[in-house]
Amino acid sequence: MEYKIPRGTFDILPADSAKWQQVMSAFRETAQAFGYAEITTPVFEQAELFERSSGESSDVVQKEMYRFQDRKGRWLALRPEGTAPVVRSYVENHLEAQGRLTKLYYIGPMFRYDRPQAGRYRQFYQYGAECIGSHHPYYDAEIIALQVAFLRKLGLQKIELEINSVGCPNCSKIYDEALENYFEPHKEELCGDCRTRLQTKPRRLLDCKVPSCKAIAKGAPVMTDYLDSDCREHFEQVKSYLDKMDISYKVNPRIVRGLDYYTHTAFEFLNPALGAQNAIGGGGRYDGLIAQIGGKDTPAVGIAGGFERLLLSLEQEGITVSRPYRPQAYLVLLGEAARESGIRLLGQLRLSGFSVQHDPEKDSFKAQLKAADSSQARFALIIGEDEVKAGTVTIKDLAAGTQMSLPIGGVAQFLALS
RNA sequence: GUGGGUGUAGUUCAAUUGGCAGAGCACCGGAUUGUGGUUCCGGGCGUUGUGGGUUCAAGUCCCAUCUCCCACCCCA
Repeated sequence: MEYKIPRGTFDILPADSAKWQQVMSAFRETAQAFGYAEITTPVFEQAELFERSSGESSDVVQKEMYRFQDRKGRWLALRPEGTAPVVRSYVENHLEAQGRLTKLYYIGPMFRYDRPQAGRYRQFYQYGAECIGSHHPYYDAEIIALQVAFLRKLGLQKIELEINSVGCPNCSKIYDEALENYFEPHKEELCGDCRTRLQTKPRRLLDCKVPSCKAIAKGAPVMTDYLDSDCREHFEQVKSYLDKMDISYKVNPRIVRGLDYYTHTAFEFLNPALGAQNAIGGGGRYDGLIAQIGGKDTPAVGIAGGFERLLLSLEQEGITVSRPYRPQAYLVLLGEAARESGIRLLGQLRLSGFSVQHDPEKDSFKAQLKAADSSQARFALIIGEDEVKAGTVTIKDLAAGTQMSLPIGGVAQFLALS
């Protein structure tokens, strides 16, 4: 084979397309029900947009971003995530002028140079929703509720929600200092990764899987103990709204988001049955991002999720989301005279929106009926010499085996009514 | 980026100590020329992922490389 698909990418083949479209439209419907409008941004942006917003030191920027120069030497990057582009567009197009609150959703491919694994690809498809313009804790809960509604619409049962608050930059700073003070004396016992983390992002030490680090991290200070009264109150309000919405959750003070821009609420949707790549979706509040990108200081909260893992979960729970495609009719033509009126009829029916199949390379009656059968069509439309003379079409119900004759002009109406 | 596994027909899988690359399913055609599904018959030279090496002989052994899978890592 001469050409191969690039590593970590995949084709969505015809057999799977219906499934993907079904899940995507389920998300669109849910987002629209919550008052979100669709936005589509380019798959590449100025590299700096991501470097600034996600954080220079984040793994996404450091080792996973597809970064390249175009022919004029501009540094561009395939988007590794969806929030920064949406915010860029929000600022650039002055969407704030549309009203106090802007609710946007998106669907599209994202790119990360990662080692491929089940549920992890280099081009993967994400959906997301961003609620820009309010600090109110209701919206933190609403964005979570949007994801919950989407999962329920698909019929997924086994997905768990964990939430946390990482506070405002102020609490965050004090907490990071507390962590550093706690880990510093244990420095020699930590793994190499964690020693560098201690300098750059002490919070990442909390979810290190190395047993010795784990043991030390066990006694580490807990984020939620370091929230100031405003941050604590905001978190309490979010939880209370979730309770009002009948959404169950677990508070997990160790949730750490990979991107730098998160403040206050952070959350993750997990499917424990999925293996290593078990995060179905995640998000949180990012009150500082819009100002950082050059807009007015505007609070916002958002969520993103991955379709691949969603589809894996659906499969695992035995949920089928799409019906296979079936044409309404298969056109069987016998002889040259039939071909003329038959091809004309085929065109008319398709123009009217009926799905009709035909294969001019099969000429025996038997072969054509066989093809009609395996096409799963409901009816065979048969035109032979007799029908041409009479100006009729013989319509055979392939499941029942019954057939009837109709004038050629009445076929469209027949299909419309059946 | 690290470690482990894997790769044979469209697909799911066989192939003895190195000894002629096979089967089910799918697909195509046919069984007196205008009636399908069932049945029967016929149809397979495929760079055994790729490139080297060992050997009289390699799907099988060795080296390299790629893919996918699993874990680390990272995340959605």
